[in-house]
Amino acid sequence: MLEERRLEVLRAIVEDFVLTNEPVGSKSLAERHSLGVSPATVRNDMAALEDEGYIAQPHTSAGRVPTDLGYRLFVDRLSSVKPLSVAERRAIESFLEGAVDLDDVVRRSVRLLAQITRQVAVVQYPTLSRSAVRHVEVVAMTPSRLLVVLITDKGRVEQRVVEVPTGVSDDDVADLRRLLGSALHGQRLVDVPARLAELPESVPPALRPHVSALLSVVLEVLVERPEERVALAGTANLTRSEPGLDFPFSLRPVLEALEEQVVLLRLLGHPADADTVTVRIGHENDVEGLKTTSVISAGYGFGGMGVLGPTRMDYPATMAAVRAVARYVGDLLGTS
Amino acid sequence: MLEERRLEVLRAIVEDFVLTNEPVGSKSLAERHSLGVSPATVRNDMAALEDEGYIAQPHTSAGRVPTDLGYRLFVDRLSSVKPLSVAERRAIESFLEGAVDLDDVVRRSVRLLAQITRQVAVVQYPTLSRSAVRHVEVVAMTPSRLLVVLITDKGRVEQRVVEVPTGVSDDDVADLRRLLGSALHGQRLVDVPARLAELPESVPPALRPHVSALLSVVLEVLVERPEERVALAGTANLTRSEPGLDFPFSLRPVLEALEEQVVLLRLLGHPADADTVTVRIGHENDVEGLKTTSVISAGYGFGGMGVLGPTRMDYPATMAAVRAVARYVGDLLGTS
DNA sequence: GATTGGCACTCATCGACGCCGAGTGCCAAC
DNA sequence: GTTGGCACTCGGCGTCGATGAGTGCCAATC
Repeated sequence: MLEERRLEVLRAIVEDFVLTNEPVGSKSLAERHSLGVSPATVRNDMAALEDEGYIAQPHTSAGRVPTDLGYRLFVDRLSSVKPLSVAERRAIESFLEGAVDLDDVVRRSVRLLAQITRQVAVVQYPTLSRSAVRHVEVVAMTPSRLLVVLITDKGRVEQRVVEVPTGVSDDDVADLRRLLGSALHGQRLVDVPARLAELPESVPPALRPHVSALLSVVLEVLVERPEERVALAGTANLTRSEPGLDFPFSLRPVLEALEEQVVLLRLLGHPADADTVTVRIGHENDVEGLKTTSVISAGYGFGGMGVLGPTRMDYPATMAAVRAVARYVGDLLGTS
Repeated sequence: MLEERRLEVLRAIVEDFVLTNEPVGSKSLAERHSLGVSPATVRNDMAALEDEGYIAQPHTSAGRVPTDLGYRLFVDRLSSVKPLSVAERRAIESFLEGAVDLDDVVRRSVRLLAQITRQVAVVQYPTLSRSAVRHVEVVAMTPSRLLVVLITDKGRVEQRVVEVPTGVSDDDVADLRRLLGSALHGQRLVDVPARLAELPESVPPALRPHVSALLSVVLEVLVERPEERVALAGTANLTRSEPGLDFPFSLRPVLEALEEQVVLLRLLGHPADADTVTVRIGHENDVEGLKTTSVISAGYGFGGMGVLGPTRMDYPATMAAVRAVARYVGDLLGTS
């Protein structure tokens, strides 16, 4: 009885605070939510919750505010992911179905996510590792510079210029193309390094130096430095001023963090599958400068996506949105 | 004598205001700059300058602040572009020379520009129109979906998926590839539409539908919707707090404007050559939401780049930086 | 033991008031 | 055309007190 109502009080505090952005007091709380007890009782519960670290007061004689720990408990035990409204679902579909392109899907997704959550959205471009090689192209830019282009079955294109030690003729290029093509075509990218390792032996000696130069680049592009990219949208939402301004206190570090691709990738983590929505709240975030923000992310099968906002956010709704978009994009790319 | 000193006063006002971010008064002005006249005289000049619209006072009994018009006069007649220091010049070189990639050059340029100007930087990815086709690739993803890849001599790669009405065999694909390749190879992109127009007639009837589908896509990609992209960096600089905070007044609209690729492209205009540095001050900017910002831009031969900041910025230094980076990047890409 | 009403206390917010000083405009004198 | 003098304006800042939401504690009640 006691334990149960305390949690109920916590939930009420979180909900009210998210709604109003003002410290919530015992009296208004007892009124707005039908807890069936008096403000005094609520005060006792609040004192206990504060002792346990779930809530805090900005200063004496102010209402309570959830701590990171409080939000954590809230998302873990007190909330369920809200299903999206039909309208929202339809919006997602219509927004994404016009995409012409892999990049376009990503760009539309970020914007969509930023728009429906009204937060900053981050979407990772599909990683290569799960796709298969559809085609390899080698083009001579100059006699000593070759452009290697890899096309994957998802339609992603990766390119890189390679300097080769000595000049190559057009025939050499054709040979190289055929060689790489037959070795790699249809291979899943994770398997590519193995295939490449056994390649040089079967190569005419004249081409060996070129092949090994190309190989090292291909390996670098695909494996060692899989230049992951992310798309970002909705930074203007950081300034959303609402009832009380959100976090004008320290926009600076947040913007700075968002400029770093590496940081963004770290934010998304390496999310396994879709359907697993990860929530990282405030200090749980190990990125300096984002200690006052929460990140909600999910995988879509070929990468991650998520949103970032103040710790004070509508977790159930945001989680629902992220999950829905991730699923939808995952399906879109999975069946293409 | 009269006219001349008035301009000198304006220059002093602009310089002081940019430095301190505080309205500048007659007394401190007469002290800090050796104008050789008394504060009272300066006041007379200021009254005249105010009548002419070059300066304004935020409220009675405050110092004067340059208006957009004042800055305009300053840039046009009162300032000369500061040469960069050797250290800065070296920084530019060392920062850019490690670039491995066309995209990498662009990404490094934006960051560099944002860093040395301490403003928001925008760099347009090189446009296609001046480059020539190095290679055309057609790959069948499924029997009814073809991926068209265009590689330009600058190493830029553009791709697009095309739905074709009926299935195509591998042989068809090879034919298409050869056909497009021979028609387009070496052509400058501006000339491509003309070449494509005369293509269908020389094509075996069986392939006609496919060819025309491909053509419409190629045209779209290259000409009608030359999907221009831009890179952005330094948004955190908008929050630079300095002596007095810069423009916390309305970060919102600025961030919103920066989210729109289209707006960014419009900002850069279609700058002719490098060396022409364009300055657009405050209301001269026709983008709503950026009426309180200035944009300094220059072309680098394959697109534009520039920085955006509060109207109160160090114009000579910023112009120098933009010009220097634009030149350097232009050279880099021009000779590659 | 949990709940409740009562009560004294704290403290941030807000408006009023007044002082200070930077800056101005004007004018008469040089 | 320039200068010094002078009265005036007005934003910024600190003080003060009233207000009120919210708290913690305690004794009474269920």
